[in-house]
Amino acid sequence: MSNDENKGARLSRQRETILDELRKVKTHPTADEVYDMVRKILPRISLGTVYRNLDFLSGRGVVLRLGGAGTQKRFDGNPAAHPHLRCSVCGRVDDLEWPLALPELPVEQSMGYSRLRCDVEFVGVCPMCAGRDS
Amino acid sequence: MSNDENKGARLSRQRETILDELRKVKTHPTADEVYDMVRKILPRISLGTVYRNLDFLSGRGVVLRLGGAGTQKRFDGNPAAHPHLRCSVCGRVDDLEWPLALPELPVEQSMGYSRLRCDVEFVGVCPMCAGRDS
DNA sequence: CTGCGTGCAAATGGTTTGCATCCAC
DNA sequence: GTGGATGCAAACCATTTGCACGCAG
Repeated sequence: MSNDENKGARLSRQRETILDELRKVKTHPTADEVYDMVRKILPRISLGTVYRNLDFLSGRGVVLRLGGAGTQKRFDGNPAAHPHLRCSVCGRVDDLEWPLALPELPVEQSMGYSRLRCDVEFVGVCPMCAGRDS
Repeated sequence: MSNDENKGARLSRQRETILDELRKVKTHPTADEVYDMVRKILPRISLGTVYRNLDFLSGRGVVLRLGGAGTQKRFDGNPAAHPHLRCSVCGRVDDLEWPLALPELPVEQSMGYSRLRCDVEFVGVCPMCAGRDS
């Protein structure tokens, strides 16, 4: 949070709190879940600010923005690429607690794409949701 | 398109055309791109119908709905799980033309999740976009 | 005939943005 | 003091949905 890339960037209380709270949890909250978490500390923060900061932070690689199958994006305080487990019923996302090596792509097979990173997501039904039906 | 799961499902001209067109292209169009493609054949089709049918088809596993990093979902006429390449600049999605084996997850490591499938997406900058800047 | 599918348009829901004010530096 | 950051609310855009009619089986 304090290298060359950050010229002109200020550390507001909002930005700091958002990052703190995001790093504190092991879940992968959506923007409005982050909003709820942070609002307990800064009640006057706005949802727009949360979005702006999550955008700022993920843009700098400080946090991870998870695309994936769901409708809302989710955020991860751990910026290192790692595989996730997503529940297709309730939408929750867990970290995979198993050191699965991310697939490596030889340059010759990258079809001209550059600066590649790899997203791996396992989609299924979480234990809680499996208990309720099927 | 004609097994037990399809009880009560009708094959309207719209549904048939959407599936045909989607299978015809190697791109991975968004819903409104599909709409444009199909509209050339059925000018009176509505965007809502396109969404409803893409939903129907992906729900039955006939086509693939790609979540991933972008804001819009994309659709793939090939329903088999396979890795994709996504351009983070223009959003296009290509098939990886290289037989990369999808990561296998031992049941003991699935953290209680069931019916798992694996999505792999490489995100980077496509040749066209790389030519324009950076 | 029956009821699934469609066209149309309005509604929804997540995310972004314009603007005046605020505050970190 | 100055420009980046915020709060608020309106705007945006992808997607979904209610309803009356149409057509596949």
